[in-house]
Amino acid sequence: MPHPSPRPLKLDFSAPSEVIAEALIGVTLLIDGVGGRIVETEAYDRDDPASHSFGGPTLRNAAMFGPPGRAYVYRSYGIHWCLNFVCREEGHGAGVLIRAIEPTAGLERMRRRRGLEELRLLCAGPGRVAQALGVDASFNGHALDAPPFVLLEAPDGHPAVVVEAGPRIGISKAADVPWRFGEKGSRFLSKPFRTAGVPRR
DNA sequence: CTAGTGATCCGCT
DNA sequence: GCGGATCACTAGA
Repeated sequence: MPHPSPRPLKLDFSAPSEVIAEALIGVTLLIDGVGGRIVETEAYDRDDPASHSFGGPTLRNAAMFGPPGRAYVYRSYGIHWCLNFVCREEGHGAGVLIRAIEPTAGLERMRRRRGLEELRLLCAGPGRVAQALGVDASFNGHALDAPPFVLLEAPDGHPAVVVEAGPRIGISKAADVPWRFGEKGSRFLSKPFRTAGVPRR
């Protein structure tokens, strides 16, 4: 076998969002064949003042309270789309924000969508990820184990991913909770982990 | 590299 | 009205 075949991701999305957020680092996310390795995530939970689900279900956050393993897509600052994976059991209101991806597949489509050549900045930030992968409101509530979504484990023999954790970015409440996770040393992060991040694996 | 700022829309006070 | 789970751009260290 000249080529290791892709391994579908086995991940129980009913786990706590901070567990899922950490486990997703190194996982490949493709939408219609476009995407790459997830290198940065953030966890949000129901009893978390920084979470959209904090105040209970509304029209906007309804997908967060839906079944786990689906997408929650929201509009940020009136301009960008952001992609989350819903966690915990239905009705709980937890999710993981996909903050950055190392581009590996469909580079030209991503460059066209972003109007940008530079690889490092194609998917370095939640708004950039959504734009590069073509995510918009029509993906809200979509199952992650069905087309056009594909989630893949790191291939066999791939070097173990070293994950670090730190405070989440761009929030004012619960800013000290270290629920931002990233691949140590990746140049595709939205921001470096400055306060010596805690090594995870 | 960091810090500051405008853009632009929707949900909530 | 106000303020965001942001980004692109500018200026300065």
